[in-house]
Amino acid sequence: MANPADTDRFEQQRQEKLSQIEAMGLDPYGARYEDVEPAALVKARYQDGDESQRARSAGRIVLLRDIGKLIFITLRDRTGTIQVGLSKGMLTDQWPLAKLLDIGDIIGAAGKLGKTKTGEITIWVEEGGLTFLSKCLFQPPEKFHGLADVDQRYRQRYVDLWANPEVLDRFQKRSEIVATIRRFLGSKGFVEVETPMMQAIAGGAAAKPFITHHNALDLDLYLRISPELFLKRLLVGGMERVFEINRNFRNEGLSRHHNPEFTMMELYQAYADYRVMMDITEEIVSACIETLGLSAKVQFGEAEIDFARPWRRAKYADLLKEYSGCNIDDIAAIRAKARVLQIDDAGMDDPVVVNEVFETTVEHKLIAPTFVIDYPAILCPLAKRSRTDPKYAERFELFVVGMELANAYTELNDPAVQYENFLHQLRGQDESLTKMDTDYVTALKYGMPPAGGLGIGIDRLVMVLTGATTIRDVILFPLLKPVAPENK
RNA sequence: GGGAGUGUAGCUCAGAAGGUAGAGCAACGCACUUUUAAUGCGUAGGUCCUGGGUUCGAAUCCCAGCACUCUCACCA
Repeated sequence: MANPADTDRFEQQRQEKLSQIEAMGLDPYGARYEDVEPAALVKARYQDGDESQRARSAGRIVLLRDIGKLIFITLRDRTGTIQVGLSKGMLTDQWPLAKLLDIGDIIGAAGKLGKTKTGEITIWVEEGGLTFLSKCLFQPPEKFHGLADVDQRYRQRYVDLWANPEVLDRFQKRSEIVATIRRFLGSKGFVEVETPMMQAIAGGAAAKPFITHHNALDLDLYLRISPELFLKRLLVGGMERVFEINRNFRNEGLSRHHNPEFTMMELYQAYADYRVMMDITEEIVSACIETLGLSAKVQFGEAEIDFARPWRRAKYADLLKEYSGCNIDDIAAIRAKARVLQIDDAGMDDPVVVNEVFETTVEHKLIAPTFVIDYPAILCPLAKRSRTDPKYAERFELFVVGMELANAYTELNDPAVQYENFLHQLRGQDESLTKMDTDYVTALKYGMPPAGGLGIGIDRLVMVLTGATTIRDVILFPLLKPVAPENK
């Protein structure tokens, strides 16, 4: 927006056309417009040679070719585009209105459906069939290159969506992915629930929360960092299969893989364990791939991801050995490796150093979907320990293109162990966060069925399945710094 | 917070070495009844991010700032 005066120049030209439309006795912002047929359906049902066909569509003018006494318009709606033809010969009273149309305007078009001699299916508007529905007062972005300014694309997503069709397509796919997950879980008997977004204790994960305040109760509350502890209370209550798809909020940095608010699907299934969760994860992702009509091999940037089942299941310790060369029990070697990797391990507990080395040497190497299983138990205060080797917890994280996509446990349901884990977790933490969810321990004391739990990051799943390399491309309105008033 | 890059017309972008700014699209005008990013001719449109500095002269070189992008760090 370099010069406001110039913006005004273009806007005033369009404002003038708006006035002319008003002068014709028309409302430049339209009204209810019914019996609209999506562009894609119109094109699909067209029969060659049938002269009696008619059509009625509405959408935004994205291209306009004025040949004098003939105007061709490319109209875009949510399903695609269709050509609209306006001819002086067919229109009498409405021809002046046709000549006022600008790229960006929203119109309805009704008339004969036919083909031009170049083979384009076209709605030939008849007198009275042109309906002005909304004026666009701004210059649209360049018609061929679209909107490229990254900042403006996110700030003005409403322009991005119609200037760059692949953006709309990606968000439609996101909707289909979420719908597929709901359908899949519904078919398995899972019940969808909603648990608190505002929590007095931000539990279920270890991330910095956002703080808010309830005035009437004079109560500080946290935006949730995880729904986990509430969903597991529902297991206690007898909801044996529950899930929630909703936002989590974490007050941490932004990156191409992180947005402060992100969408998580969490599910809990009584009498299952983390191995069942691995199967469900594969089934959910495979169902989404099928919905989107993808093959098992999905292109992502330079990489190709092979989702053919079964996916690799590898132990944490084995992967650590494979990629860092360190034996997980050889803490001296791991600390030496950490220093080589420029990790400052001073003051870090052994398991934390191990995990640091794991994260820097292993995670980004996991391109094909890989279940990393059996984490050091100390890192997993909400997971049940392995019966065969209690140093490890029955937990997996799923990695794809180096990105954590899912996290699952065999859920810890022993209240005494849970209490101990909470105590240990709180040690040395920030004063403001040192609150234990004792009610959760109480819930466990009533008896929680053994269960498996799974969380899938929806944004990242959409990234992987739509080839988006930054999370901002799968969130309609990602967090941005507000524009300073003087830069507006 | 560190590093790198970008910032030029409404949009997409050119502007080697310092000489006062260009194209395509969009807009406006004219022509055109079968176009497909329509075409042809013409017109108009700029605080070259901001502020300093060097210079006879800065979009260009230097310094500082701002915004954005990428990247590293932080991040159970």
